[in-house]
Parts: sequence; C-alpha cells; structure tokens
Amino acid sequence: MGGVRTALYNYLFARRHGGDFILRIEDTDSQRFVPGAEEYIAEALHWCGIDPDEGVVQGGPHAPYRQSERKEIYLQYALQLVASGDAYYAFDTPDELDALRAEAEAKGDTFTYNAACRSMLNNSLRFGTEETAAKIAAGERWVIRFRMPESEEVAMNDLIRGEVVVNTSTLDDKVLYKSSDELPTYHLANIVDDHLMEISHVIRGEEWLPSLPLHYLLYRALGWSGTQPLFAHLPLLLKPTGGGKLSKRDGDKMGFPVFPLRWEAPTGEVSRGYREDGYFPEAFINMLALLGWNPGTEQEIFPLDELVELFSLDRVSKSGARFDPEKAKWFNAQYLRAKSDEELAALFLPILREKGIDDVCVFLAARVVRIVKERATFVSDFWELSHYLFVAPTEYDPKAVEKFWKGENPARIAEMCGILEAIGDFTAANIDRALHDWIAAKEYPMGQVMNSLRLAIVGESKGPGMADVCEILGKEETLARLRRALGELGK
RNA sequence: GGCCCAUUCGUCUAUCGGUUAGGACGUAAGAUUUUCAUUCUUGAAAGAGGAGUUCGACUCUCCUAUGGGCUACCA
Repeated sequence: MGGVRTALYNYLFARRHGGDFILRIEDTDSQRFVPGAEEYIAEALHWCGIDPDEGVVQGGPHAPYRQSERKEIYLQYALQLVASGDAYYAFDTPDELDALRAEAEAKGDTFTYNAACRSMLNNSLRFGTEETAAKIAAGERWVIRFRMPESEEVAMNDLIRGEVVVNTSTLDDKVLYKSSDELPTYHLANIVDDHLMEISHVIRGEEWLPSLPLHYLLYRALGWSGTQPLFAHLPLLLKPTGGGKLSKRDGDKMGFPVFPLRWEAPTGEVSRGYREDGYFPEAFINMLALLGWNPGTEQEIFPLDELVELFSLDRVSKSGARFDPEKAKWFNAQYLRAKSDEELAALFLPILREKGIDDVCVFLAARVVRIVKERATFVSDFWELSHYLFVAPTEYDPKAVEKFWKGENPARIAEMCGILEAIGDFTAANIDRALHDWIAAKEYPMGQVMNSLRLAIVGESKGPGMADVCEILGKEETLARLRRALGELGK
C-alpha cells in the first residue's frame, strides 16, 4: 500500500506537470532477488490505472530500466569519486565490521565508519595507492566508500518539509560499490541513474530522509549539483492500531489487505490483495490519495483525472497517516453505488454461476442489483443479500416466525394469495397498490401483514421492499412460496 | 544510544495570527421505512505540556514529552 501510494503521488505529480512517470527497478541487491516481484509491480500499477510512461514494460529513451542490466555504467562513477578524493577503497570484511560493531555495542557505543576511525581501518586512505593497487591485483575483495566530510553543515530542501540541515559528523562512510557482485548500492545507483535519466523530481517515502545529505553530497562530488532533482519525502503509512509503519504482516493479523494484488511469495506465504478482496481500483486509489494529501476542500470522492488536476505537493501532510480499513470499505461502497446496475450485473453473473445459478440473464441480474446495491460494500455481498431471489428458502428464521407467524397473520397470508392472484400485470407498482388497498380496506396492521409476507417469501425478517421482491420472483413463484409457508408453518 | 522528521476529535484531515476550531469515517440518539439497510437530523468527540514573541496564538520560536524513521557490502 505504501509503495502504491508513493507511485500514485509520483504519477499524479508527473501528469499534473506534463512530465513522465518512470518505473525503474532498483535490484542492486543480488541477495534479495525475489522471482515474480517485478512482474507483480507492473501488474499492480496497471490494475491501479497508473501505468508508467517509461519503464521495464513500456521501454523508453533511457533504457534499460533495470539496474541489474546497467551494471557496467556504475563503476566508472565510483572510480571517478575515488580519483577526486571523494571516495576510497576499503577492504574490511563483513566479519571484521561485525566484530567492530559488537565491540562497540558491548561498550554501549555504536560503531560508525567515519572520519574518526577510517584512518585505522583497512582502506586505501591508510594503505596508500601502491599497496591498495597490490591488494586489488591480488584479488582481495573491496568496496568503495564515500568519504564523508568530517564536519560540514549540509543544507537541504524538501518540497514537503522545507529546509533541513544536518552536520556530516553524524553520518558515516556509506558503501557505494561492492566488488563482490560488481554492483553499486542504492545510493550510488540511484544518483547516477536519476542523473542519466534526467529525473526532475524524486518523491519517495520518509524513510529516505536520513540519507538525503549523502545524496546531496554525491550530486556535488559528481559535479551534478546544477541539475540535481528536487526532493519530496512522503509521510509514512502507519498501522491501524499500535505503533510502527504499516507492514505486510498487519493485514492478515487485522483482517485487511496490505497488498494491492494477492501476492504469493516464493516461500509460499500468501498475502491477500485489494483486488481479490473485491475493491474497485478507483476506490483503492481514491482512498490512498487521501492518506496524506487533501485538496483543501470537503470533497472526498475523486476520479483519477480529477486527482491529477488537483494534486500538489504542498498539500501533502507532514505526519504519518494511520490507515483505517473501515474508511477503505466506505470508499468502495461509494464507488459501488455510483456504478450502473448493468455494469454491476456483469460482475454479479459469474458469482451466480459459481453458486449454480446459470439461467439468469443480465436484465434480471441488473434488476436484482438495483434493489441490493445500496446495502452492499462489495459485489461479493450481492449473493448474501439476494440469494432468496434465486433459491427459495429452505427454512424460516425461528425468531421471525415467533414474532410474525401468529394470530391472524397466517389467515391473512392465505387471503393475500387471492389478492396477488388477481393482479394482471405483476409489477412492483401494481403489487404495491393492490396490497396497500387491500390492507387499508380490511384495516389490517401493515407491519404485521408485510412482515409475515417477508417471512413467507424470504425466510427472514430483513431485506428490500416486498413489492420489488415479488415482482422479481414473479407471480407463480410468489404464490408457490406463500402456499409452501402456509403448509410448513401452519395456518 | 546518536541523528532526523513529526504532533488538531478514536481515525483521515481543514485552519496558512483574530473561527461558536470545519468536514469525513466510525460511534450515540432521533426521524423516515412493512423489516433490515439506505437517507436525513442531531449529539458526543481535538489543538501533548511548559515557556516565550504578539494587542491577540492551533498557527511563529525554544524546551520537554510522546510517536515515527534512519543508524547494513537492504532498498
């Protein structure tokens, strides 16, 4: 969800300003490759209706869009930084670094690879050019680290938060490139590609704010400050209850999807999706758009093109937004009601077939949808709300029987059969009129009579207006059900 | 621990120094309805705390508290 919202804001911003929305796959961690993940991302964006203008699927002038396919372009920039003195080779092994961290932790400290200790560690700054070259030639594993200035105030600008200043003394010498897999880390690859791909705006999650100084410094060291993109760090999406940012586990725990589409991890772990849970993509997108942004008016329902028209970064809020599954449902219900009976009927028919009802035409389905859609949140609610229109009740709710199948009611239902029988054109309007006239003439209690009728036909004591129900059932079925109720419940 | 960001009803949010602090979800009550739902009306519900600045602070500054993020040869 968080990823989709970030993509959405990027999409809206790009559209709003006539730019291009680019999907680049940042797969520089060869250890964490997940088969199917890339395809999943493309499909999810497509379902949401926010297809990229350029990217792995669409192609484009900046191809390739997969960092693993751009390996050869990163090393030269890493070397350029070494040459300019902004970076250096380091030979410390992961084990050595882990040991240093453990050691520091034991003393209640945190190990930081920075100006204070870099001259004591295994790197080209200590070894000098010759020894470094020898080590590399000998096949020792190395990484290239950024040489973080010892103490410098870096003033940055964030489109959402304004000016942020950080002193480099609190930062560490981040790894930019690793010889082990000949791949850069995020920081280098991101800056190089953003430059090469002519990225004008970076809109990303707030978790990236702490590395913004590094990114500023990288642009400067590479000589690209002049064309550096503008940054906007989005507030995080938080769990509905408890603390922390929304994570994939929360959904299954709390009963709502966290993924746009159902996701089956290679491990076999399955996460439900908004699509499979019956959400309309427009509703999902609308809900996400308002989680951290608002147009300043009281309108809440926005089609995508309207979001494009209204979106602006200065109306994005600064604080994390707690996700509310109830409101997500409300959005879906709004979109469901706005859809035509016919459109919903087309979605309902497959469900009916699944239930073994395959002789229903679109017109009948639409007629049913018309009377149940305002009580539904999802298309999948339709069956629960209308099954009695397709299958006669096999039992009668005991509470309803106790409440309504008593006194003169059974006799009135018997009498009603004659009234219904006499209706020529069995339409809701005619049924309604005939019943009301009859009840009025006999001075029967309306509630008692109508609820008995409902019980006899539906088997329960809730549901849409009975005239509509009877019309959909037809005269024959309506009378058959009344007679059966009289037989089973007694007169 | 260090650094950074944030802080208005339970939740999402409006307010860009002067408002009875507005709306939505949820919730409570009532009305409508043959039932349920819908719809409508109404209600409860908020500026974390403390100092400043100012004629006047939810709004600006600082401190504290709280929440969150980052602190990897992950992104």
